[in-house]
Amino acid sequence: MNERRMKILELVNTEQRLTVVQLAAAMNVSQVTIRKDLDYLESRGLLRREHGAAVLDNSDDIQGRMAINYAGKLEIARAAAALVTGGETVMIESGSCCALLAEELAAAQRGITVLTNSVFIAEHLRRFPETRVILLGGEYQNQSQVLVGPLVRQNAEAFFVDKLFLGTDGFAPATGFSGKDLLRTEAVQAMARRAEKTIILTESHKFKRQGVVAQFAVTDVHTVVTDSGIPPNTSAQLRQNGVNLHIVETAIEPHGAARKEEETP
Amino acid sequence: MNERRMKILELVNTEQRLTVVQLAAAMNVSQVTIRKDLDYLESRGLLRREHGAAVLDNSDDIQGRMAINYAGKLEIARAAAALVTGGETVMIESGSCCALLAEELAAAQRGITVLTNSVFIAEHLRRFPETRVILLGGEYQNQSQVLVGPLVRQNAEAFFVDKLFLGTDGFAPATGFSGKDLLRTEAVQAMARRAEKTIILTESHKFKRQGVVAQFAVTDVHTVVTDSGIPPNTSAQLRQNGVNLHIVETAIEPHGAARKEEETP
DNA sequence: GGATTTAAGTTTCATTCGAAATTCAATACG
DNA sequence: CGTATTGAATTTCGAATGAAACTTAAATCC
Repeated sequence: MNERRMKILELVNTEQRLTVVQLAAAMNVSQVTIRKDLDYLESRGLLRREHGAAVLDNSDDIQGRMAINYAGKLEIARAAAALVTGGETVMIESGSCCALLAEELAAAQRGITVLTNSVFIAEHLRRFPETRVILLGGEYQNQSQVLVGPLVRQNAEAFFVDKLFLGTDGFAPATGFSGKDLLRTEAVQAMARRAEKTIILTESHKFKRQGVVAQFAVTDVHTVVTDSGIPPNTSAQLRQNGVNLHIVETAIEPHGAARKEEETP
Repeated sequence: MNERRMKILELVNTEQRLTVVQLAAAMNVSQVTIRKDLDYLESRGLLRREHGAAVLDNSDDIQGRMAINYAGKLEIARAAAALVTGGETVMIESGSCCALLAEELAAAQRGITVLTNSVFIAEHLRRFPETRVILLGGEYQNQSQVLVGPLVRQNAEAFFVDKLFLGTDGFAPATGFSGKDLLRTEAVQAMARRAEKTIILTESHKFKRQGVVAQFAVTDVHTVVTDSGIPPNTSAQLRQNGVNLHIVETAIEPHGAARKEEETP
């Protein structure tokens, strides 16, 4: 994934739809080159193609979310991947940053085993046969492609790992991290009980949101990986509570105004 | 899915690759019509498109297998679907007939709940939000998209249902039904212990094969749904052992000679 | 230092493509 | 009974496409 392709992705995400001619002009390359870029991006599920144009994959699931601020998410995922040693077994919950983390780990071929309740991640890692995946069973949540319910907890109890990676939907100084969906939140809490360290991967704008379900108190979290948009008082609070904070510098910080609201599915 | 589309599918499966021009000539319709048919079939994952042509999806997974003798499999799946009552909870294991059965049940919107260890089926049913899916967790088998191992057994024990639907890889009069893969076979046996009736869906040519793992004795099987190609002595044997035999008449029986070997993934 | 390979991008062209307007037949409606 | 209405298929046409041959630049090798 090169520079230009990232830029195309960002452009398509702001404009919803761009023709091959428009993109070729904007990037100063031939239409053939743009077409090849679009073919690649489509094969990765990051956008859809129409005859003569690229269209934002506007679906409400992880696949669609992954395309939004892809570059930023990738930075976060890479920073998190550096925390994992070869041969390790990790738990990963759903969320677009987490999906990219899983992909990074699998692509690096370091003999990782992934425990997850995300069907999306399991399918996403299918093209990396070297990486073992164990799916924690449960009731299938159609839209988020995540498994929830008592089975997840029961399955998680068969394991104990060092690290759980997860996303979040919001944060408030008083209450800590929060989620949007009760069942998903319960599932990830059950997973956290079977992991030594709870590691949150999230874009910084989530620190300005709040979900409706209490997820984790600050003191329950071992590490947070986010981008430089995190409010200074929040980062101070996290550090004071002993949270390891990894802040990645994102090249282009997305300017949330005109863009579609983004939330972890 | 109309007549012509079925026929196109069969043709592409025997020829590997056919151009839009060839298909239009063969079907006596315009190229535009063929293109629309191909768009539809591609959207269902039953073939791939190239510029100006349709190509057999030659992958070794369920998606690829489903295209082979689609019409025959659909007949079997529909006959099996008739055995299920509204609101029922059923177990379904993997296999291409079973995937079609799951789809039939979900499309009929009868408030079915599906328990399965097949990630493919779970994803396949995603577009039917009305159908509940519970995935039995376990280790993810990359190619077959099935979950196996001790977790599957443990998860299955949380349930008890009336019917388990599954495929098979072979049959021999002396030993009964057989599978190709030990782990998958163990998983389906564990599921069978939690179901009142074991129902096998299989194309008849499997009765002329044999797998390497003992799967089920004839007396363990409650019902078999297959097509009219089943050898007469086999059907007699099954009936003598109290197996309910449903035989569907397939319009065109595939002539296995020049075709790619087909096996349940 | 020069030759060779590799990768990324471009130009060109015959072919295929999607969109829209049109035909035709079956079904529904008042 | 006549008239909408719908759905499937067709015709037409300018635009988009993939394939192949070509250019350029960087990396590799002897």
